[in-house]
Order: sequence, then C-alpha cells, then structure tokens
Amino acid sequence: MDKLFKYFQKYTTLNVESRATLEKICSIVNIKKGENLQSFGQTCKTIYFINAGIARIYYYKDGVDITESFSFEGEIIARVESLFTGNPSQKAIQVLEDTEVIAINASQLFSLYDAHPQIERLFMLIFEAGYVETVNRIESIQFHSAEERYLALLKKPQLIQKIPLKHIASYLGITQVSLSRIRAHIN
Amino acid sequence: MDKLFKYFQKYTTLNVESRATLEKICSIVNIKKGENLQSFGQTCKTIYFINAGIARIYYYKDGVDITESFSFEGEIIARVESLFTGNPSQKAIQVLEDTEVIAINASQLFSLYDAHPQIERLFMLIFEAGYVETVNRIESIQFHSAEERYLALLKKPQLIQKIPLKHIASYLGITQVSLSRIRAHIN
DNA sequence: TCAATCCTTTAACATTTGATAAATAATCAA
DNA sequence: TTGATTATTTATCAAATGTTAAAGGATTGA
Repeated sequence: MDKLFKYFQKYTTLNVESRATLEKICSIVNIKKGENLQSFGQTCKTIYFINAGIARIYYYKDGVDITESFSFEGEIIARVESLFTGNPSQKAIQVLEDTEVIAINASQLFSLYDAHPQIERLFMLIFEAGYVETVNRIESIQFHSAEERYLALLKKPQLIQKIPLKHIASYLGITQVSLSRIRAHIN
Repeated sequence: MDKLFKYFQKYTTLNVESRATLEKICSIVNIKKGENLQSFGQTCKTIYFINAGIARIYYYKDGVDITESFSFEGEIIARVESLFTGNPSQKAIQVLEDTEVIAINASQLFSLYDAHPQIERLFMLIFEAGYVETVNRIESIQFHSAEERYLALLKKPQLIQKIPLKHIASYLGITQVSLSRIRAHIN
C-alpha cells in the first residue's frame, strides 16, 4: 500500500490513525490483461489506484467501443458520473496489461468522512484535481484539431507505446482510419 | 441570500451557525450586461451564485472569443482550473444580461473548512456535482456531432433564446457560419 | 508452428466543417 | 430616429474527417 500513501502524501499528510483507518477499506486486486475490473450497468462503488499496469474507462456508443480515459501506474481511476450520483454506470473499466490495483471501497470511504476530517479533506483535494483535469480536457477536445491532440499525446510515450491505436483514436474522438491518416501525414 | 441557501439545501442541511458563518463571506454584486465579473490573468478567488441573469466563462484562442460554459439563475459559476490550483486564470467571466450575483470569497471559504465540517461537506457535494457535469460534457462534445449537440441545446430555451448565436457556436466548438448552416438545415 | 483473429494501413468517395467574403438583419448609442 | 456597429445568413471553395472495403502485419492460442 506504500505507493498509495505516497500518492496521498502529495495532497495532505495523514496521521497514523487516519492511515490505519483507510488501509482497512483498501484491498489489492490483480487482474489479467483484457479483463474488466468493473462492468457495465453496476453502480460504481470503488475507487481504484493503479499499483502497476494500465486501465481505461470505456463504453459502447451505437455498438462502437469508445475510450473515455486512460490511467497509468500511480494514478486514480473511477467512474465519477456513477460514483457521485449513485446511478448505474454505462461504462466499464478494463485493464490493458496485467494490472495490480488497490481497490478503495467508496461507500465505506464516504462514511468515514464524518469521523475523519483528514480523510474527507484528502479526497476533496483528489477530486478537485480530477475536476480540473476534466475541465482542461474539455478545452483540449473542443478547440484543438485531432492532429494537434495526437501530437500532444506523443509527449506521453507510456500512452503511445503501450496502447492499441484503436483505443487512442476513440479517445481522440476520431475513427481509427482517420488516426492512421494523421500518423501517415505527420511523417 | 435566500435563493443561495435554498440552493445549498439541495445538497445538505446547514445549522444556524454554519449559515451565519457562510453569510459573512458572501456579498451581493450587481453588474451591467456585457461587463466582466472577473477578468483575465487573475487567480480565481471567488465563487459566484447567480441570483438573476446569465453569465459565461470565456477566453481567447488565437484571437477568437471562445465560450467555455454558460450559467443561469440559480446556478454556480467559477473558474475551477484556477480556483483549485491557484494558477492565474486565462479565462474571464462575463454577464450576458444585467445580472445579480452572490460572490462567495473562496479563500475565506476554504479556511472555514477546518472549523465547519458542514460547510466543507456542502462544497464537497457541490464540486462533485460540477465534476460530474464536466465528465458528461466531455462525452457530449467528443461523441456527438455539432448538429446533435445543437439539437440538445434546443431543449434549453433559456439558452437558445437569450444568448447570441456566436457564443453558442463557440460553446459547441464550431464556427458561427457552421452553426448558421446547421440551423438552416434542420428547418 | 500455424491458423485464426485482431490490429493497422491504404484507397475511394461522401459528408461535415472551416475560411473568406459579401449581403442582410438586428441592435445600440448619440 | 438615424447612422454605426454588431449579429446572422448565404455562397463558394478548401480541408478534415467519416464510411466502407480490402489488404497486409502482428499477435495469440491450440
């Protein structure tokens, strides 16, 4: 769990008691490449921290597999629109390599807030950071061309090297064919 | 301030003391159509609640005015990417009608959290709801055509009737000319 | 190793959106 | 009210992306 608490340390310092309390609602999960960590239709009640590997949130639109986001080692992943509303999620979480995650039980987490202000504050800060990321992503999607967005992704080698282009294409909001064209064009 | 506390009531019930504390960091601001409530380059230190009127967050990209979001009576507006990072915002908030807002001093608000768990919880829930909205907006921008998104906006008459089409066009991520074409096409 | 499957590229044509310019309509301030 | 400014539409051509189909590469499991 050390990697997780090192991650938490970026946001706030937890006392021994808060840490022990948090550890109790965390568990390590290992999962094989290609499998779903969470499936369609369930209400999201888990927040994941990636110890090693890669995961993506995806869904089907008109039968087409669309990637909403990728997460890498040392990052958090959760289906926010379900976690915070209690509605069943139409999205799933799949791992793109053999992956180890720490699963944080969100129902239990939320119920800790009253008695553990440090924990509430920690997740307030984590969610704020996620919120900022999505706001910045809207700007990127809406006002940069697919080519510009692809060029930006090239600066994240972990993403480009390890993820199938079809997922990158849908993440960029374009077809795989269009991404191939862009790749041919920029060489 | 009643409208604001009725809004808060949707998220959580505040005790008398929390309400009184919150009221102290709120102030009413009136501003004329077309003016900026907050300008470019400042760090965002205010969260606004709209008592009456319409506001938008916008910025310039390559000299072109881009609308990031609209907010209406009874809604919250803030430049999240600055508020939560402390970085200066490249965005401004402008009102599109004569508008009355309640300005909530964010620096003071954040410093209330430790002593007032109810207030912290309230804003945790408000920010969570905003986070969910932006996640849903990403889905809408990325995977629906401009025409589909415009048709969806038609269901919000307050937006369509009161906001210049040029702002709606940039909000949709297309040019004004393209929006005109879409409007002509669907009739 | 080999066959089957999945991934990626290429090509041809269709559709959408952008850029620019010009015309018309609406709004605003003196 | 009127002239100036701003907003919206229309037209034309260019560029970007979508759709479909086909071919070649890479990967994987038996």
